[in-house]
Parts: sequence; C-alpha cells; structure tokens
Amino acid sequence: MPELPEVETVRRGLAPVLVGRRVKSLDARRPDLRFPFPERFAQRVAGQSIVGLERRAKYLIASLSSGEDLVMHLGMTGRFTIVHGGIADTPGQYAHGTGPDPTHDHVVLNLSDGTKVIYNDPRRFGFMVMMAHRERAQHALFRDLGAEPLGEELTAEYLASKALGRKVNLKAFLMDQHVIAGLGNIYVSEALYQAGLSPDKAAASLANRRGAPTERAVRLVPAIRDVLERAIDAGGSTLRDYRHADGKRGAFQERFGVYDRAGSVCQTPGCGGEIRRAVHSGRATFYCPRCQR
DNA sequence: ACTGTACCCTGTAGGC
DNA sequence: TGCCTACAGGGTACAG
Repeated sequence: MPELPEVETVRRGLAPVLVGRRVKSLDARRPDLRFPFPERFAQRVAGQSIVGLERRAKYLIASLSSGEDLVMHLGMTGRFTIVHGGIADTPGQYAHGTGPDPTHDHVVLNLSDGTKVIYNDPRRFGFMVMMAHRERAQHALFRDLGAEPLGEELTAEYLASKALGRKVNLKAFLMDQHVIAGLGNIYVSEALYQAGLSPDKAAASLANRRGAPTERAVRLVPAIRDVLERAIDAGGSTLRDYRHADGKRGAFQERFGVYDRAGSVCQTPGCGGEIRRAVHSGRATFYCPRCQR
C-alpha cells in the first residue's frame, strides 16, 4: 500500500489532530504487529504531548515530549482513522468509508481532547517502535536509508554514484530503500515510464565508467520527483485498503500511466504500444516496451 | 558485497 | 454456492 505519497498524505491528515495535543492513554489490543510492540508501550506514550509529526522514507515519526520518538510503518494494509468525540465506538463517529473493525483495530491513541486515532492493519506487516529522538539517525532503521526523493540530496550524480557497477535491473535498484527512500512498487513503475527507461536495463546504465551520470540518470531524477509530487497532490493512490486519515480515497490511481494497466494502450502521444506486465524480484512491474528503452 | 528467493499475514478475485 | 489458487502499496532473513 503506502508509498511515499500515501504516507505523506496520512501525515498531513494526522498532524493537525496530533501535534500539540496530549495523549491520555494508548490501547494496544494485541502484543505485536510485525514485531512485538515496545516494552511498556502504553506507559511510555500515555501522558506525553506530541511535539511533531514527520515523515522519513515510508515511516511516520511522532516526537513525544519525553524525548522519545514513536516510529510507525504502515506495511501493506496499515491505516489510521481519526474518530471525533464521545466514548462509544459507534459507526456514526467515524469518517466516511471507515468504521469500527474490532478484529483489525490494533492500536488506539486516546487524546486528552476526546479524539481517538485508531491504527488498523489486517495483514499486520506494519510496526511501531520507539527510540530516543537524539539516537534516531543512528538507529538501524534509519542509518542506511537512501536519499529523500523530494529533497536536495537526490541528483543525477547521487544516482550514478549508487548505480556504478550494480548489476541489478533498474526496477529492483529503485525499489531499494538504501538508494531512494520512499519509492515502492507503484511509483517505481510510474517513474520509469515517465522517464522512458526500461525496468530491465542494468542500474549501471545510469553511470559511465568514471561514475558520472549518463543522460538516463539525468532524465530519471525529474521523472521521480514529478510522479511523486503529482501523486501527493492527488492524495495518493487507493487500490484497495489505503485511505486518508479522514477516510477519503486517493485519486492518483486514475492518473496511472502503466500501473495495473496491462493490456491497455500506451497513452504517450504517437506511441500506441501495449502496456505489459512483468515480474521483477517477485513483484509486478508495468511498462510500455515501445517507449521504455 | 551483491543478488535472488522464500516468507511473514489476511482478504479478495477469479477459475472451475 | 464452494473450493482452490494467485495476488496485493512492504521489508527481512537467508542461501548462493
């Protein structure tokens, strides 16, 4: 589910509800998600104020007044829902398109103003961990992350330096969070399509022998940025599970050039090729064999 | 060091 | 209708 545009959309929806507010209590309704919850999880969050809500890669990070960060990952099917007012869990208090789901509502944040923020995750590939704010950058989850694609660090030179000598194909290379942090299966397919690059070509084709960027790398950087910015503007992509924190669906799935469009005609003017589906590293890739080389 | 595959878990869609 | 298989926005633990 959630790649960078979806996580960023969730962050923007949650920030006005969470930042500057105090957590009255936290209910963890099971001992774990993908990993066990932190030791003394509820006690470490209860009573704290939330002083910031950031995104890095596909992580949401709530900074607490205690000096600890609550780091959350949505996995494939994680979602947050804001429930306003009252004590009872009645459907009417939920945003449109959402409702109580006792079997998959795993964590509830009860804020001191009466608002609840509920984390729901059927497949439980998501996780929540805590760490000291000052040590976050050195933590195993963050230490080796690649460039933020919308930040200044992502340049053709950066990509070329990471790609030099790499034999993996471009699809797997761009999926690697140590290279670019935040791209996933949808937006790698879309960025390669927009840049006109074949997912099968070796990553090394982004660099020349001296490690300087090729014209392919120069084309790829703005394509990645543009796809992500347009997707954020559309509120992300809703295929199945993903929802904004207020329950709304994303709209970018209506703008896909290739993702989930196998068999349809390429929309690039003058192309007329047929979109194909292939598999790279066990994940579906969609591309136009005529305009991606 | 790098690369590919299996696996974690649940729900749903499609074929028979 | 029911049963079975394949597949799904993610990341990690291995084996080679």
